Amino acid sequence: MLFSTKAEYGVRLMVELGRQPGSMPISLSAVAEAERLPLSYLEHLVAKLRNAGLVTSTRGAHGGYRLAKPAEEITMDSVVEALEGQIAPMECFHETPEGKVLCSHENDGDRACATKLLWTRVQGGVTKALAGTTLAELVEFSGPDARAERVPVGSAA
Amino acid sequence: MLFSTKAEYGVRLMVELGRQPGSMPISLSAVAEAERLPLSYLEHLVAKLRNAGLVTSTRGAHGGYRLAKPAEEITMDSVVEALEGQIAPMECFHETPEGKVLCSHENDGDRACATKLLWTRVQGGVTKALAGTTLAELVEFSGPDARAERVPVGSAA
DNA sequence: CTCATAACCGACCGCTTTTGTAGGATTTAA
DNA sequence: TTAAATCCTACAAAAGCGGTCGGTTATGAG
Repeated sequence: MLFSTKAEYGVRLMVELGRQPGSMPISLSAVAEAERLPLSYLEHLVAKLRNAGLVTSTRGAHGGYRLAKPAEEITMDSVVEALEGQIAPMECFHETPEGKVLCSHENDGDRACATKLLWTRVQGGVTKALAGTTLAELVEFSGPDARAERVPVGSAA
Repeated sequence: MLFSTKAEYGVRLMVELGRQPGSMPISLSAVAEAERLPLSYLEHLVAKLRNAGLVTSTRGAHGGYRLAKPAEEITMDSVVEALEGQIAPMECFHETPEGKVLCSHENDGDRACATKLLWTRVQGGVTKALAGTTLAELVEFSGPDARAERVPVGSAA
């Protein structure tokens, strides 16, 4: 398996936040119930998303979480990376801040690193797929019917 | 990390076999020494490759392993799949024999599966990268110099 | 003020996978 | 007969995964 349920649950969480039309936060327990996921586990995941600056939280009663940016501006590579750690096909791969891919045993023997060509291509394929998908797309895909542009009940706006 | 060292070691093993110009088998210990990998672990990996029909073995003294097909006809998706198991981005994904992608909790709630769009794209990216790379490419990439088209020493052919 | 709600935090825990090691059995060329 | 190999199974340390639990802090409502 390429990814664990951390990515699965976390993306679902993000989609659930993206489905919310208003600007009021939703509690984790609401998300947990809607997606039938364990609340305590979601707490760990949402912490990663918050540290990555993808969601904001408000504490106390009627608190909860909101997207930190509009869903159109959130690409899934940042979401998955926040949840799973750096996306690399292999342990020896690390991406520099400038986006260059390095292999730790590059040329450590007498020959070129035999596998670098392959992993570079895989890396490119995954990155392209993730970075080319926005949260807004997933929100739209998840349920184009249930969310007309209506304001939440009792909204003063 | 997308893949474990099983894929890394196994691919290196395949490349090493592909580098061999003649048709005589090479022993695992030779591969282990050349790539500085633990022999006993390679035994497990090569067994998977053999079961998948990617390499053939000859037992006894002067035995060893050979590619079952020419390197040009071996695509890396079959190699990686033999080593790591089915390539799917998520636990809930399984590919049918006809190549169709299924998600096990497709529509189990009232809405469409929110993440299927994303994982399908990732799956496509990885598969394309792996299936679009042949072992021959990696062999060429690994050392275009050290293997001119010369027959092995003492070859009767 | 107090109480319920909800974010926040860290420790723990059983399970599976990973990354090997070890020991032996079998086959085969010399 | 012996040495070189594949082959096979069992074992084991370590890490990651999926999840639980208990407690602390912040905050709006009554």
